[in-house]
This record gives sequence, C-alpha cells and structure tokens, in this order.
Amino acid sequence: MATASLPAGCWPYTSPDAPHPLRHTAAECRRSRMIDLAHLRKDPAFFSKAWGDRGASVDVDGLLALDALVRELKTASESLKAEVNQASKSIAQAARSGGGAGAVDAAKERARQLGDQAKATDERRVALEQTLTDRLLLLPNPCHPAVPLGADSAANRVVDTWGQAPTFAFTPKAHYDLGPALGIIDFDRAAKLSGSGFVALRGAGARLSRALISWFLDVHTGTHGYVELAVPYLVQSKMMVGTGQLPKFADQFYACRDDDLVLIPTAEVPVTNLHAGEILEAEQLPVRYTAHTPCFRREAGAAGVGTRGMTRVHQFDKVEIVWLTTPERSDADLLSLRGHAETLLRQLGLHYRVLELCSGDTGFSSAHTYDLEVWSPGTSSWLEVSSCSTFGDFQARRAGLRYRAEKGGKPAFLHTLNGSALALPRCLIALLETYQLADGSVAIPAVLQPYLGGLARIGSCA
RNA sequence: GGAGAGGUGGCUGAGCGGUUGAAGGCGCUGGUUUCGAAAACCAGUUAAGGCGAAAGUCUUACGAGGGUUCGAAUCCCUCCCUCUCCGCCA
Repeated sequence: MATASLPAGCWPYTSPDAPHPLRHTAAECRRSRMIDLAHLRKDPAFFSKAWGDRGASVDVDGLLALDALVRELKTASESLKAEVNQASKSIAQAARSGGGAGAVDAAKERARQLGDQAKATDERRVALEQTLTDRLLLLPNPCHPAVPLGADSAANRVVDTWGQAPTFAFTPKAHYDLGPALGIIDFDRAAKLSGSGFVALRGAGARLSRALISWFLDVHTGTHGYVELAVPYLVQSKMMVGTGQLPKFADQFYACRDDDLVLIPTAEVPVTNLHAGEILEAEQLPVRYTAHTPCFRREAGAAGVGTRGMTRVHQFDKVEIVWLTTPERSDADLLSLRGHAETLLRQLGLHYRVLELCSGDTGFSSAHTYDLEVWSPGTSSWLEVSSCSTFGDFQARRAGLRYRAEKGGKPAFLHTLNGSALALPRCLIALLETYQLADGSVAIPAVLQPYLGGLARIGSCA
C-alpha cells in the first residue's frame, strides 16, 4: 500500500500500534474472501473478459500462478505438520509406557526439526497468500450479464422516464439562489464552520430535511416492510473492506487520527456489515433494513465540476435500503428495491429518469446498478438521487455473509443489494426548484405537509 | 481512565500440558416404539481450507495475535470485547 501520498488524517490512520485492516487475521483468512478463487481457476477467461469490460486490465495468469504456489506450499506444510503430530503422539506413548529416555529425546529432536521445516514453509505461504489477497481485493466485481457494455457514462441506458419537466411562467431559480433568499440554506456560514463543501439548513429548510427523512423511513417501514435501524456512524476500517470501499478508495473518506475508525460514506457500510461473519437461516431471508445516517465523503478530485450549491457536499443525510437475500431471487429483488426508491419520487411528484449503468460506469463492488436521476429545473440538469445495486456475492464474500439454504446444509454466500431511498440534498434541490412560485416562495407537496405541521408553503424566514 | 471477574460448539456448561474438535445437559436431525403424538430408547448433529472422480484423508480453529514446548482450550506476553465497582460525562 502506498500510504505516503494520502492526505493526513485519511485512512490508513497514523497510529503506529494499530492493526492494519488489510493484514487479515488467521480467522479472517480462513473465510473465503473476494472473488471465488475456485471459479477463477476453472474459468479464467470469464474473469479476464469481465474485468476487461470494466476497463481493468488484470494479470490473470499471474494470479493463477501465485495461487498455485500458495497451494503447493500449503500442501507441503500441512503434510509436515501431520508428521509432527504423529511424532508427538508417539512421544506421548513412549513416555507413558516408560520407554528409554534416550529414545524419547531422539524422537523429540526429530519432531523439532520437522516442526521447524513446517514453520518455515508456512511462513512463506502466509507471505505469498497475503500478496495474493492484497491483489484480489483490488479487483472489481464482474458485471451481471444484463449490464450493457460500454466504457463510460455515455453508454448508460435510459430505461424509464417518469413525469415531465415542470414549466414556469417565469425564469426558475436554482436552489443556491432560492435557498439563501428564503433564509433556509446557508452556504457561507457553513463554509465558515467547516470550509467549502458543507451546507447548513435553517428554519423550514432544516425542518423540510427532517420531514423527508421521517417520511422516507415511514414509507419503507410502513408500506414496504423494512426494519428500521439506527447504526454507528463510525466503523472499523475492515468493515469498509467488507463492502468494497477499501482498499481501493482510501482517499475518499474521513478517518480518525488515533483510532481505527472511519466516518461512514454511506449507511451501506454499517447496515450491510451488521450480520458480517454470521450464517443466517434461509427462512430469515430476505433481511431488509432501512436506516437514516449522515454520510461523509471527501470527494477528492471532484471539486469544481458541477458542484455549485449542495449537489456535492462532504456531509449529507441519506436514507438507505438494504437487502440480504438469496442468489435465486436477487435479480427480482433489485427491481423491487428500485421500485421502493421510485415510489418516493413519484409521491413527491418529481420528474425523474432511470439509468441502467454500463459496464464501464458500474461501481467497483456492484454487479448491476440502476441510477435514479431527478430533474433540476433551476439548472436544467439531472441529479443522481439514488443508486440501486445488486452486488451478487461480492460483498458477502468480503464480509463473510452466509446463509444455509436448507437445514443441515452447507453454508453459502448470500447476495446483497442496496439503494439510496433517497439522498437528501438533491431531493431538497429538486423540491425547491420544482415547486418554486413566482414570488420566490416554495409549495410543499401534500405528502410532506403532515410532517411540517401542516405547512403548505415556505415563504421567506429571514 | 482505575480496580476486579470473565470470554469454550446453536444454547448451557465441564476441562486448566498429551486419542479433548472438545464431557454432561438442552436444542436440532434421523430411526425404533405408537392409530397418531408425547415420553422413552438408539444414532447423528461446528466451520474453513488442501489433496482426491468419489469414498475419504490431512491441516487449521476453544475472543484475537504472538511466545514457551516434541505437544497448549490448558502455561507466558500483548491486544480486543463483555460484566461489576470507582471516576468522569450527555
């Protein structure tokens, strides 16, 4: 890992005594991680193509050679260990039956030598296996066969569009003009507190944000049947390995200086990892959770491009929905999950479209992603308010999420899915811009009014 | 943060240097019995990985990591977590 180039305070954090999140413990190595190595051995061409479709060039032969060497050393050290164990048993017997001290000492010496050999062999194996693991953890999830091929966002496919762009008898304003004028969004004072890329909400703006969070959660728990969670916003960095943010995207989130804790970039991290290392029973599935959390993102390298206002901020609120499900139904579940996110936009009366991301634009951990983009009348652009993905067994492997298909059966990796439903700032943007009136006030959609004490219109609250 | 007590299989709970991957109990699975059920009895019941077509076999795991030893659940060190008391605090 090249750590020198990372900004201070960023993962890996600076405490010298801390465990390195990528130095897996023996217990963690015992679990299968990352991609399915057995599958890679059997069908390297599949992976070559899959990674190629994503624009990643991978030395598959090198991986296979390394894997073969690791297994060779493993076999060797294990048979040496077996000999040591045999020898130890006969020493015990000899000692018990009062055999000659000389014979026992000779046997001990032989066992010691075998033990040293086994240890040396195994140390080599551990080092090579760690190298292999480090490389495998950087490889993206192969895309689902349904994903359209393409190099970048230009190849994404618009699969649905709902509603129509609102029309105005006046020139609609952007949220970064509307909000401050109404006294409900304060960029300047947020920058004073935390620098650029932060936003403060005030009065009806703050309450509108809270109303959206409450309403989203109520719809998911009440209508869609999710279980609500309230989870930690700081997690150990190995959880970020579980969901795939680490090791590759270490520069994209905030870390603590003295503790192995990072601020979550999305609720996906704590919620998906909630059952990490567990074996669930088939009848428990699908597990469906929803959670509201703030999300913290450094957005390194994103400054300046279409980031005016609060379309891209370092801290924002989001309601997330997460499924742990079976491989048989995960494809269908992705559509259900996407539907749950879409429902919210429809009930808010916001014009939006659905994108099916192409192979080159699909996120590192995802196998298949739909983005929901809401229309921003003030800037005449589409804003991503949700990303709905199935990860196949990719995260399940990394996080150790398994289930038992039938009683007494072998545990197998389950499938994980998640989606934003929805991300707050861009919903606020779309609401303010879509429902703005000629006098600069903003109407409130009917579904939200009960959450705002009956407020139907936000006027100036300067 | 300080002091003490602990962390063993799905659960409970023994073991405190050598057939202990782990007694006993509970639960679970299959069988016997029964018209059926309960009870009783018998048998089985952790996971990961290597080799193997399979049967099987070997390795590893008693919170985690390291050490002592021919051999560690058992002894030593470090760390983590839980509980109790004290301190502090929303």
